[in-house]
Amino acid sequence: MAAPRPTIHEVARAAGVSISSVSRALNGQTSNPEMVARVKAAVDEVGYVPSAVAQSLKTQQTGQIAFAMEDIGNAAYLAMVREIQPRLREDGYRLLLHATGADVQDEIEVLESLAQKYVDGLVLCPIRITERHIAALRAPAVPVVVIGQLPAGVDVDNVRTDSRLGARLAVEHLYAAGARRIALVNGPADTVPGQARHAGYLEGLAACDLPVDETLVEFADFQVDAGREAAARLLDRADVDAIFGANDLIAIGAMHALRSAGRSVPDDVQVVGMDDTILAATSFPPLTSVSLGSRERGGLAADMLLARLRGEPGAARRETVPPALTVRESTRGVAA
Amino acid sequence: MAAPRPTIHEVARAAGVSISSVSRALNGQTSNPEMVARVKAAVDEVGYVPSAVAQSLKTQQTGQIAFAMEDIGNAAYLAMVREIQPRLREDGYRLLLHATGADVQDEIEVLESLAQKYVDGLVLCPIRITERHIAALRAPAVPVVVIGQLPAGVDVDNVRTDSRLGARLAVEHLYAAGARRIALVNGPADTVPGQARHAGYLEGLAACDLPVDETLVEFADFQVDAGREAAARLLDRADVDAIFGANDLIAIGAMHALRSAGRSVPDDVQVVGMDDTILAATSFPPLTSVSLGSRERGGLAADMLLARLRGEPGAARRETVPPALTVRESTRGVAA
DNA sequence: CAACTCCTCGGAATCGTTTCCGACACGGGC
DNA sequence: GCCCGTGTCGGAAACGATTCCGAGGAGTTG
Repeated sequence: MAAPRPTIHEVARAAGVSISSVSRALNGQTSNPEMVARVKAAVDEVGYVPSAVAQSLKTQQTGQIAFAMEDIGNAAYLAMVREIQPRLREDGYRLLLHATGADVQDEIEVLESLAQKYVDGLVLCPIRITERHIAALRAPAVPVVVIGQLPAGVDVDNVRTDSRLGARLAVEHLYAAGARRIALVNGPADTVPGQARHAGYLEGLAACDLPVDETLVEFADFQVDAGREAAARLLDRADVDAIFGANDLIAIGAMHALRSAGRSVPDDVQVVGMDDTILAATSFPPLTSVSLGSRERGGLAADMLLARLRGEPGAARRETVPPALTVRESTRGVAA
Repeated sequence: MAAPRPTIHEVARAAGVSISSVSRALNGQTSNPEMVARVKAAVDEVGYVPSAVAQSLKTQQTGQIAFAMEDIGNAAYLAMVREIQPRLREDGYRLLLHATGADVQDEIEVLESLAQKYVDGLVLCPIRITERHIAALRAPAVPVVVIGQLPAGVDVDNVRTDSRLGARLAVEHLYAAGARRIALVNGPADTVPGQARHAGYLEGLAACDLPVDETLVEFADFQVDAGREAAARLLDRADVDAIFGANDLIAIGAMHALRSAGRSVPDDVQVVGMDDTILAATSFPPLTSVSLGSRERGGLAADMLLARLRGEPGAARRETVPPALTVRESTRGVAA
C-alpha cells in the first residue's frame, strides 16, 4: 500500500536516459536496439506499468466504449453485448455498461456525460425518444451509434430493424396456422418498440382480413411477470386462439398464464414471441419467435462505431436488419 | 467536430476569475455566493463540462470499477451484475465489464492491467485458479474482491457460497422425492465449481446410502447445448430416474434431451438445476434449482469493495452465502 | 490606530504521460 | 576539409484538472 507505483521518471533514472527516450522506446519509436533493451530492462527492474489515465489525458483517447441499454437482464441486449464486446476487444477497447432502467433522465445523463470524455464512443439503445434525446444527439462529444428507430432528421449513425414488419410476420404466421382470434400482449404504449409492434399487429390483421378487436390487446412492461399478468387479464375477458407477445419475456409470461388457465400450447392457443432470444430456444415448448437480429445489430453497431473511431468521415450511415421468423413448437405453422 | 471543448481556462476567462476559483466554485469550496453565480453563469455560457480524465489524473481516482466473469450470457453472472451496478452507481462509480470466456490468460491480463489504474477496484469471478492468479492477487494495484472459492492462504476479500453443500442438497432432495438412480451432468472437471459439485454429489449419495456409479456422471461446458448433448450420451448408456445439472443451463439442456428421448419431467425423470436463475423460473416445467445466492453474492462483493474504497482498513474479509433449494415442478419433492 | 486573525482569491506546482523542438554527432558528397 | 542532411536523444511544453501557498482586504481587538 505504501509503495507508490513507479512512474516513467523512475524508469528513466534506472536506465540512465531521459523520459522521452523511455516513452519512445516503449511506443516503438526507437530504432536503436540497445536503447530499447536498456529501457525494457529498467521497466522490469522497477516494475513499471504506464498509467492509463495519464496516457488518456495526453492522447485524448480513453480506449473505452460505452453501451447503454434499458436492462442487461433482457436477453436481446445480452445478445448484443456478447457480439459487441469481442469486437471492441480486438481493437483494444474496453466496454462500459450502463443499465438505464428505461429511465429517460438516465439516458439523457449518459448522453450529456459524454462531454466528460470518459469514453471514446457510445452505442445507445433507447426505447423512448424525447426532444431531449434529439437535442443531445445533435452534436455529441464523441461518436454515437443508436440501435433502434429514430425520427427522421436525426443525423446519427443508426442500426435498426423493422419490428413493425416483424409483428406483421408474426400475425400472418399465426393466421396461416389457423388462428383467427389473435391477441397482442404489447409492451408499454409510449415506447417506440411498443408503437411499432402495435402498428405491425394491426397491419397483419388487415392483411389477413381479420377484424380489429381492441379487447384483444393488452399492455405490459417487457418482463415475464408483467407478461403473465397481462395475459391473465386478457384470458379473463376474451376468447383467443393465439397470442403474440411483444418480446420473448412477455410471450413466456403468456405461456405461463395459459398453463395456469389450463390451456395447452400450441393445441389450444398458439404463441409467438419476439427477439428470438435464448429463452425462446430453451422454453417448453420451444417458442416460435420473430428474430430481430439482435446479434447482427450489435455487431453492425460495433463495426460502425469502430469505423468512426478510425476516422471514417462522411454522413450518418444507416443499416437495417430485416426481421425473420423462427418457427418452433409453440405454433403449428410451417417454416417460411 | 472542429470546435474544441472548452476547458476550465475558458470558463475562468469568461467569468473574469482565476481557474482556481472556478475549480473551487464547482466543487463547493466557495462560500461567496456571488462568485459561485458568476462561475456557474460562465460555465453555461461556454458550455463547459469537466474532463473526467484530467480529474482522474489529479485525484488518482477513476470512478470506475471492473467486473470480470466468464460469460455475461450466464444468468448467474447477470444476476450479480444487476445487483452490483445500482450499488456502484449510488456511490458514483461506473461499471466496466470484462467477459473473459473462462480464458485463464485473459483473466491474468485483467488482473495485471489493474496496475494501469484505469479502474479503482475489481470484482473477479474466476472459475479456475492457477498459480498465476494467486501471484497476481498477492499485491493487486487496486482493491479486489473475488467471488468464488479460493485456496487457503490467499489473502483477498472474498465472497463465496458452498456449492458442494448445494449439490448435496440437490441429491438429498431427489432421494427424498423417490429417485434412486441419480445422475450428474457436471461442468468441466478442471474448474473449481465443477470439482465442488462433483464432491457434493458424492457426499449426497453417501448420505442417502446410494451406491456410486460413475457411468451416471457426464461432463459438459456450462451451456445449454453442451448439457443437452451430455445428457443424451448419458441416457444412451444408462437408466436414470433423476438428473442433477451442475447449473441451470445444463439442467435445461438435460430437459430438452429427455424430451427428445420421450421421457417426461418429472414423472419419468426428475431434474434439478443450480444457480436458480431466471431460466429456472421461466422454463416448462419450472425447474427446481439450488440457489447459490448470486444476487446476494454480487451485492456483498459490491459492498465489500465499496467499503475498501472508502478506506476501510483491516485484514481480508470473507463472507459466505449458504445454498438453498427452490422447489418447483421439475421434481416431485416438497419444499424444505 | 496598530496589530492580528480570518477569509477569499490568484499564481504556480502537480498528477504521468506524449511530443515538439533544438542540440549534437556522424557520415557522405563536393 | 567543409558543409549539409540524417538521425538520436534530452529538455521542456503541453494535456486539463486540483490544490498548496502566499498576498491582500476586511473585520476585531486592545
